[in-house]
Amino acid sequence: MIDIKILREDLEGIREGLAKKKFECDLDRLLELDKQRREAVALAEEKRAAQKAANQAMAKLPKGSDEFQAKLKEMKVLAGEVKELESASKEVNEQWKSVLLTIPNVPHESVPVGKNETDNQQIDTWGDVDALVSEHAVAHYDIPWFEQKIDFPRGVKVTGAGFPFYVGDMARLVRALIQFFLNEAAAGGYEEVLAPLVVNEASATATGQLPDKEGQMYSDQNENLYLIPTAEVPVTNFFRDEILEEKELPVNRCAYTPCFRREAGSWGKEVRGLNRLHQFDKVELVKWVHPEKSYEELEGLRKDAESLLQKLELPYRVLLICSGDIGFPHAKQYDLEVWAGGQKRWLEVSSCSNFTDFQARRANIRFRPQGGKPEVVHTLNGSALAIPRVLAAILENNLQEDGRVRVPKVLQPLYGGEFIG
RNA sequence: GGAGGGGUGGCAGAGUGGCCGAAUGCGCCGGUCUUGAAAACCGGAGUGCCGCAAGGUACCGUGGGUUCGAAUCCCACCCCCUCCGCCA
Repeated sequence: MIDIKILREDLEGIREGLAKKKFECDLDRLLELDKQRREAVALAEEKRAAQKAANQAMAKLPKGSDEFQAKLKEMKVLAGEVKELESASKEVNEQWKSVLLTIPNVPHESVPVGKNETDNQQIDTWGDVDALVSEHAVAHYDIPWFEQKIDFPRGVKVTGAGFPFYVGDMARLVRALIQFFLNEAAAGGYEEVLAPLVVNEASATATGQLPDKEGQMYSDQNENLYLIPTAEVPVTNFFRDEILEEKELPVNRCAYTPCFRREAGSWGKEVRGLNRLHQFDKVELVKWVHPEKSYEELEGLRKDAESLLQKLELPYRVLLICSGDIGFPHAKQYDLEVWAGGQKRWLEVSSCSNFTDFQARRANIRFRPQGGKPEVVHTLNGSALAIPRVLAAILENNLQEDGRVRVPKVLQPLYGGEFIG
């Protein structure tokens, strides 16, 4: 959530920043509630202080004395007033908090203003797309043996659409990708964690999935738990309600997890094959950093993700996401899109973002500056990488005339072979 | 799942209705002493909210309730431990 103190001081600045995003939010109502809240708190605390003082005087009177009895009558009235003022203060505080949770993060000044994804800026490319043009290139889902190795019909039978089985050497290739990504992350200084795949409401609220995006997550209504849409949720929440030492920062971690997304209402032709699934595997990088370093760290994070595509020899482009396409909790976001030569499309395989203090404030993750008061940290995360679309690109870009697919060199030792198909 | 026990400050651990934001010990920070260190002694130290400040207020697992007054009594929930059952 945003810093209410900054909002009080610079309403128009925040309003301007948020206007660039596509989310609806009512700053005037928030500010009005903030004012009401402060008044209500002051009133309740004043009355409460009077009650406490009177109570202390009363404790010294002999119980059952006339004086005590008279005082008691007075105190009952005061107690009623305190109760009333406190419940009023509590109520307005809850309203204030719930509105505050609907205010998105303010985009960084370097984020281009735009309406939607067509306004995203391509800031870099790597690799030669034209070199991959060949007549026999096909979409991965049109490779003749595709369904033998990535079995969608069986997935439909067992679960539903978007939950394929990976079979045989394809399962092994997926495992090789996971292993490769984790090895690279570890070499880059990210400590590996194996995280819960199910989280509670507080965790989902802290990272910004709730209260607004229930449609994205599978949930267990009985237990009030959610299947994670990304490792970002459990991993970021690792330090929820904790205070880190300044010298510990930055903390860098990586996690492999399956990810579960309902993708309600977004099923269509663009999403055949591996392009969009309800369950997919991903390695995620997460950083907790000093506020002054977060934009610098974002560049490093992006480079770490990019290096994976380079090592896999997959051409990609880097997009700086515009204000209209950027997510609710994000201050700045880069997407990496890999070239899929069969579909002749760019596929998003990574999103690297700086959330500044937005998630950390919701999650109450702080650090203690040298001898000072705790301050909110900044959090970042980036996919490194989402596996099905990387796999799609490998299948399409590396398809040979003989119908087999060449496995990228760096994966061969982990995969245990040179070809698949 | 059944039966019992328990959740108090960084940790350990007192506290069963007002004198408790909370004893004591350990650990931590600063100082005295010392050539230096240890020991000893002295002092300090939680987090949030309201307030320009002085200060006020909240927080003893969480949320309700009883009471003039709750860490302390009542209810619900969460979590941990022990035993039994079941299971990888």
